Amino acid sequence: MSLPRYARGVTTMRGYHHGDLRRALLAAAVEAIGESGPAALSLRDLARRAGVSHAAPAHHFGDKAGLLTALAAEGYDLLAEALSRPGDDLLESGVAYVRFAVDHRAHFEVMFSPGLYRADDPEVAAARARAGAALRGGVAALPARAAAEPARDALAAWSIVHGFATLWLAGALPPDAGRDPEQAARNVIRRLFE
Amino acid sequence: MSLPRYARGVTTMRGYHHGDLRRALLAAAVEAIGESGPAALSLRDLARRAGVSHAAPAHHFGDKAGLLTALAAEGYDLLAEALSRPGDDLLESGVAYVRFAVDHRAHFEVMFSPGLYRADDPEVAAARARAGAALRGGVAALPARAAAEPARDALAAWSIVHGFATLWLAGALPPDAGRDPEQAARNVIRRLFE
DNA sequence: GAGCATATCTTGGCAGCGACAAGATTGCGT
DNA sequence: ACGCAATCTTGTCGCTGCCAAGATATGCTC
Repeated sequence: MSLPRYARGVTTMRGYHHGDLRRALLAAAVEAIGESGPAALSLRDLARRAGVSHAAPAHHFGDKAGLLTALAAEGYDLLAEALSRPGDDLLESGVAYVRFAVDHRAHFEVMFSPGLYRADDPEVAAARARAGAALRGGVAALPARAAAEPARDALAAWSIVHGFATLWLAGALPPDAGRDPEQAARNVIRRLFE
Repeated sequence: MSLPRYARGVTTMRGYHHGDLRRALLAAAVEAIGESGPAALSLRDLARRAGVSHAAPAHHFGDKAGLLTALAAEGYDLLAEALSRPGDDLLESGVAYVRFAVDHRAHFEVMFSPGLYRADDPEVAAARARAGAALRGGVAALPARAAAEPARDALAAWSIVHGFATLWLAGALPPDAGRDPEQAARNVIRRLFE
């Protein structure tokens, strides 16, 4: 009796009798969104990718919005981790934000499309709060001259990195923005310190 | 014989025998996206709203992506108009950008979701170029001290207003950002000039 | 270690959707 | 007045999300 297809190399968070279908479906969703965007996502396609029947996903996530809710929560946790790593340097925190958006495009697109999932879900709210704390942690170490209005400065910093990331992902930037998003982002963010 | 429902008060661009279904469908799309977001858009629902059969939209737009392509082109034209009005004041151009996003949420969401439509469509490209020119026109009038690197400054300005607008529309901003997007945006954009 | 409750997954079905094909209707130009 | 082309309708197919009901495996209890 061979292992089911979706159990290959999966680290089971909670060991279920067939592996961890929940995790396999989330991974398949990231893959599918990376190929065709969140709008084209299909639960039946995810089931096929995971090698299970078309109704299996419903048991883990309820419905499509439930799956995307779990993906958004996972995304906010990944973002919190990515933002807490560079520490107190606001420039590097901003670059980390853009890098997160590029490296985890699927998560990022879902996270900021609240019409696709249940943004008021408790797990999402908790993970979002963690990411928000990490974001504010980076902004807290602003140069003194800009500390006059910290809430305003935090919003400006968030806006500029979020806007750059969004425009980059949308392919809206002109070619002269370059090919390396990190370099271009660093260049843009520096504008806040001059 | 009464006029068909969708012909009420429609200024016909090209007078077809039943009014201007094309325009009626685009208006219905704006309405539907405003209610449920672009992902939930359904051509059959638009047809019902316009009072025509389910296959009528296909003749004007080919497919769903065709309709959203037309909507994106219309959006870029509206944006170009909105950006050319405030003239040379970069602050007011930025506020106009945010106001456009809030007032034309449906257009804005589609425009920057290139997976939903054909971003390389000639009409879209032309309208996008017009909007880009209007955007650069606003940035050209930057205060002298910031004119060292105009391409970088333009990208920074675009990023900050686009990011603020996106975060506002996503409902991602904390409550202390206030209720009036224009006022909050003005406050944030001013950060670029200090 | 046998039975049972439960979580997990499958099968089957329904309504709505996008897209296509083919036919009906209307308006316009000549 | 006639014919043509643009416009719209009807019908159909495969796909999707969701629901209901049944099958299967797991782990717990004794």
